[in-house]
This record gives sequence, structure tokens and C-alpha cells, in this order.
Amino acid sequence: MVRDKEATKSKLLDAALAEFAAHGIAGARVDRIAAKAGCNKAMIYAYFGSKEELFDEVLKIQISLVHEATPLTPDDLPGFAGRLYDTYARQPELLRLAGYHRLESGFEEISKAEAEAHALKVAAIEEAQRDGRVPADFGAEELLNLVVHMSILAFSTPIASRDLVVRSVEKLVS
Amino acid sequence: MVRDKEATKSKLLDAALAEFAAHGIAGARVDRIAAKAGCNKAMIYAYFGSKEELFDEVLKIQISLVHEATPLTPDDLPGFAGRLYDTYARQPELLRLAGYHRLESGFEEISKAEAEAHALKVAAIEEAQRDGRVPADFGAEELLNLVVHMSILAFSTPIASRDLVVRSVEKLVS
DNA sequence: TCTTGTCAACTAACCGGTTGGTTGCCAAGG
DNA sequence: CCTTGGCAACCAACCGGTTAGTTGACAAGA
Repeated sequence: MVRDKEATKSKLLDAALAEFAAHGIAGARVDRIAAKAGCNKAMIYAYFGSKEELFDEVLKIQISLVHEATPLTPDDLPGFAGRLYDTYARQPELLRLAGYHRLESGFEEISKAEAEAHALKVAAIEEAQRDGRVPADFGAEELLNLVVHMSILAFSTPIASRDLVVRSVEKLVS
Repeated sequence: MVRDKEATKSKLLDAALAEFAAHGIAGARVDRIAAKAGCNKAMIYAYFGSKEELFDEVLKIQISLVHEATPLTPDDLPGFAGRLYDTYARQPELLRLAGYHRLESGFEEISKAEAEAHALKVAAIEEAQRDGRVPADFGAEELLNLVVHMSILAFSTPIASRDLVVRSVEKLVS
């Protein structure tokens, strides 16, 4: 047997991602996560403290992955929406995780890091609006939320497509 | 004690609405529903069959309430979006219920009645597009989904407002 | 030997669902 | 009008199985 703390944590996080995405927080089973990771349930409590803390860790990782994979391009918001769509399509667990988080935990309990990243993006859009590169008939924060939620829309209804997302944002910033 | 089947079912449905909206399907507790309704747990199984069937019944009722309260006005989609927003604001449990349903049950398990109502609305928008009363740069079904999800957006982020919903739809159909 | 990652076994609480029996309602018979 | 018997509505207690979380012993590496 190999004893590798980091490898065990990583396998636990992978298994937890699948379990939480499939069943949510209340529906997830700690035993299933341990079994899927090929290790014992006690490791979860040793490394992460509790089921909820494990969930938070998993969600945090997924969110930072999305942020890394999809930098904001204020001058090309339709393209940004399209790339966000691609990221979500490649990483389908995140939207389920985030959905469960929003429903099961309080509406807004965003981490400091996320609030900061959000503020940075709003500032970038504001600047683009000042320079006239982006129309100013929506506020910068409004616009960011609009674009983000537009790209999510495609995963909330069966008929929506990447093309629809891009075209909608094009119209919104026209 | 009053013995009234319909009254008991109604109290059970009310209690279940609150419980499911608060905790989802997996997180809801049958005992809590019975306690809140002031009757015995066995009644749930006598009248509704199971926890899941009770959830389905509650969701069905809420959806039909929304449909009744908010008829589609194809010639005034921004107004429709605003009125949909108002309905959701007045009936905050539905969006939580629908969210849990989408996550916990399969993506696709819409009822026949709902699919029918959807098709009717799509047809109404198509007609308005043929008459030139609504721009045709989006398909009718795309447009309906866009408008519906726009009105939901306002409840997914803290900063969105009714005004933003209406303005966004205005821009989309301009 | 001593530290530390690992796990089987355990527990106490909980959960969805069932059951056997009780109670209020109402209508038919007297 | 008053019994009374049948039945629908109701409930306390229970059941088998499951759950998150704990712990004491062991084994691997230093």
C-alpha cells in the first residue's frame, strides 16, 4: 500500500465532485464518496472535517478552475459568453454544484476571493464603457451578470445552444 | 377533531410546499411535513403514495398557479417578463421547487400539460412574428425561453431588479 | 522506537414507510 | 327520534435499514 496524503485527498476530492454533482449536499452519501475514492470514510473527517466542508472545498476548486479557464474580454462580451459556455460544457459538474449550493446554503455566501474577482471584472467593463468600446445602456455589473447568466441559460433548457447564447449577448450589447 | 379528507390533503400540501422549498427532495423530512400539517405521517402515504409523489403534486400545483397568474402577451414581451417577475416575487417557493426538481430529478421529465402550454405559447409568438409585431431574429421558442429565463435571472443574483429584467427583454426584442 | 496515515468496527441518531388498532361520521333499521 | 353498525379518516408505535461521525488498533516509514 502506498501512503500518500496528497494523493488520497485528491482522490477524495474527485469522488466528492462526482457524488455532490449527482446528488447535492443532502443527497450525497459519505460512504459512497469514500468507496469511490478507494479509501476509508474516516479520511474525509481527518482531511476535511465534515461533509459540508468537503463540499465547500470541492466547489471552491471548481469555481477557480472556471475563472482560470475563462478570462473576461470586455471588448468582446459575446465571445466571452461563448467561451464561458464552452467551459461549462467541458465541466458540467460546476453548474450542478453551484445550483445546489445556491439552493441548500444561503443565497449569497460568496467567498472573499470570488467577490474580489467579480469586482475586478466589473471594473474592467466600466473602463471599456468609459472608452466607448461597450455601450453604456446597462450598468457594468448588470452587464456582467447578464452575460454570465446568458451562458448558463443554455444548460437550463434543452433547446438552447451555444449560438443562441452568443447571438443574445450580441443583441444586448448592440 | 374534524375528519375532512380534502382539508387534510390541503394542509399536507401546504406543509410540504414549505418543507420542499426549504430543503429540497432529499433534504425534506416526512415527519416534519406531517408535524407542520398537524396530522400523522401515515396520511401522506395514504393520500400521496410517497415522498416523491407528494413533491410532484406540490410542484404541479405551483406551476399551474404561475401559468394562471401570468398569461402570455406576445405583443408585449417586456411587460410579460415584468409580470412573470412579479409572480415569482409573490410566490418565491416555486423557483426553489423548480430548481430542486431540475437538479434532483432528471433534466427532462416535464408533464404533458406543461409541454402543451409551452407549445401554445410558442405558437402565439410565431403568429405575432408572422404579423411583424415581434422581430424574427430569434426563433419563437428561443424567444420564449429567453424571456422566461430573463425573468428568473433576477432571483439568481442579488443585484438584479425588475427594471433590469424589463429593459433586457426590451433590448432583445428591439 | 516513535510518529503518522489507514481502516474495520462501532454507535447513536435518524429516516421512509408500514401496521394494527382507534375514532368520529352518517345512514339505515327500529 | 334514537340506536347501531359499517366505514373512511386517523394515529401511536414500530421496523428494517441507513446515516454522519468516532475510535482504537495496526502497520508503514523515519
